[in-house]
Amino acid sequence: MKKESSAPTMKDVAREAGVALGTVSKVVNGLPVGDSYKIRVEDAIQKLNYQVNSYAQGLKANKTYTVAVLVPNTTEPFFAALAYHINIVLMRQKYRMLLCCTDSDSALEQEYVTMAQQNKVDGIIGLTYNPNLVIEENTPFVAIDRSISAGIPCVASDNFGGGQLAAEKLADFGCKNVAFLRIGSSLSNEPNKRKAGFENGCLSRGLNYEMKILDDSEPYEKFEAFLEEHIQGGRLSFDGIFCVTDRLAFSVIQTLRRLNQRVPQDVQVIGYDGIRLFGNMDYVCSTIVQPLPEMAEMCVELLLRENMKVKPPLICLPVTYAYGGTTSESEK
Amino acid sequence: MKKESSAPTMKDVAREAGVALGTVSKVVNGLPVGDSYKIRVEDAIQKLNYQVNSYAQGLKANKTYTVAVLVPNTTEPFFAALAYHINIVLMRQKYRMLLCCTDSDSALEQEYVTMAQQNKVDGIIGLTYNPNLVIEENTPFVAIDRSISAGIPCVASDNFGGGQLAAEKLADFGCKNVAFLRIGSSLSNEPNKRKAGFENGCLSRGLNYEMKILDDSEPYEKFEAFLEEHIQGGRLSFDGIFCVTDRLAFSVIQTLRRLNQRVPQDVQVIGYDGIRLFGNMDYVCSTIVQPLPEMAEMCVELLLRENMKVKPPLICLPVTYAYGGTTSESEK
DNA sequence: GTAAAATCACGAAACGTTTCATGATAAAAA
DNA sequence: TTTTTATCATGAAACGTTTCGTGATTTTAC
Repeated sequence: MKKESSAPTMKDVAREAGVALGTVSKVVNGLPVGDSYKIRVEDAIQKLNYQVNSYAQGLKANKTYTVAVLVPNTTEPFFAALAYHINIVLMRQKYRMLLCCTDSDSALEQEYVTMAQQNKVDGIIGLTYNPNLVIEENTPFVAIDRSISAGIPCVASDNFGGGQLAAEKLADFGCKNVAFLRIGSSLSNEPNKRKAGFENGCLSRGLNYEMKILDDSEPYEKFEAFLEEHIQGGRLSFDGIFCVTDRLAFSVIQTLRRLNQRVPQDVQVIGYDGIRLFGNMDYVCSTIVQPLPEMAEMCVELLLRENMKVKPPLICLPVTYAYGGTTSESEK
Repeated sequence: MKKESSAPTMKDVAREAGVALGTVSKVVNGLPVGDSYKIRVEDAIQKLNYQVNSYAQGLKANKTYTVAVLVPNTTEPFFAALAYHINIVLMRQKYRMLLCCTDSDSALEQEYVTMAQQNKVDGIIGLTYNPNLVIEENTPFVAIDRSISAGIPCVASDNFGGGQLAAEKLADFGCKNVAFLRIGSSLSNEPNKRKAGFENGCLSRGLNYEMKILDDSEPYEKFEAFLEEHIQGGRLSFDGIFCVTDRLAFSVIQTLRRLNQRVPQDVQVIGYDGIRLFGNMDYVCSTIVQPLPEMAEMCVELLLRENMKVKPPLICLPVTYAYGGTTSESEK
């Protein structure tokens, strides 16, 4: 009895073409094979509509053709967009993405890393929060926005340059007194450099600036108080604010409007990330745009190219500024 | 020489425990095994930190433990949220999600379906647009929001009920003259029922209503003209608008404000989907919320439970109304 | 025309599981 | 105690690939 409805295998192709199993394998993998054989095999593949079983391949090669992507969640647009672009790059290379939403849970993050060490995935691309994540020497891991440890390459946008660019843009648009706003724990994350870059930009452009960094144990209330403190006679003492993310910028803009400050007439706001409404409409706010497609490409490249002699510890990719309605574009 | 750094296999466990291969397999799969054996095997598994290789399992069982999820993209928040919830349910059941972004491309959609038939995945959950998608009889497929063909179950929110609820809410909030707005091709999609439900609700509540359905060949411009046409002496002739999606509602609200109509004072707007800003902040607009966690659960259940005697052709899950700032909540 | 060298298809073995026929051991029956 | 039956661990075979030693065939050299 012939096989029922299950997919054709190499053996079926070999029988159909009248060649040996190994010959089919070579044709499938593009290894040199005599022309007459090659044609017969290709015809048989066409006829049977054969596709290789990558799980069997993986079993043999001790590979899974799967890469785990660790993000806190995929409901926040930035993480969703990141995962989206990584998925595209991986699929183009015949890899699968195992999407792991860690909910910023340190234990879960470690669990997924352990899983990778069990060879259930070929590598990990991770945007993680666990400060003591243990990653064994031989585990292929590429970090996003985090310097985890020596030997683990990190891909990030040019956070310092982005901060600087924000300051320059605010200066270009006529601001004199600006503020930097951030909420979040003070890990040694790459995005922290946005602050240093902004500071640098302010100094070189002669802007008065103030830095406000709030602990994330008491989020999204304190910054309102901070803004209120700086209102004298109905006027905010800042005419420009740089927020560490678009998400924060969005909240800040809402708060400013509640405090009767007009954006961008009274105060201009720049965020960071490049989030668009509904994924493809306008930018949520004027923003420093992260080059997500390029970052995704770079992560996968670093992870899968083993012939890379030495993995650079940090790769910064260039950012751009985009108008999103919360700045006055009259460059002087 | 012992094996180097590769993961321990069942054979290693068997050797460590001093039992046969098949015994380990039984323990791993929870089949009956003598107590003394069971303990020894479990200890060995602990000691070696063994995890089964599901790719080898899959090869043997001709299963992949992978489900393909077909969505147009994951940058739009609704699709992102859908994929997020499906991923969670699948991972809980030890399945992997293969995320396929079809870009609404009919050919790509068909390609992924073919792939599933090649046994590269165990089933498909698809939100597809190809009207003549060919799905073979024995391919496990669950559609979302689309009735594809007999034998293919469809999971959807209660679109009719949701439309009705929108009309009732607008009536509750004091509207008299309302409109339904939709842009999109007129496939026999489930979401089309939102219109019928809305109409039904309007009739039962005695609302004057108008339906406007625009072709998506000329999107997002015509509806502006439609709104302008209905402004006489600076006042819009509608005091309530139901939009088929939050995305459209958002555009409509922007346009209304541009036309100097105050939302919700002059005109109230209700959308559909339940999109939140940045995934977890406020709702984008007052909206009919789709029960995504329940829908995801139901999709996976329908797809993977083979002992289900007869698959229901359509499963509607209940929706709820949520306030999002674009309605006047003064229920009379 | 013969011998040596080069070419390349062949097919068995192995990857880590599951399954099942086999046979050893223990329990029940006589 | 001996025979029959029931129990259950054992380990070989198979899943669909890749790899590599073998040997048949062709090419080159003499």
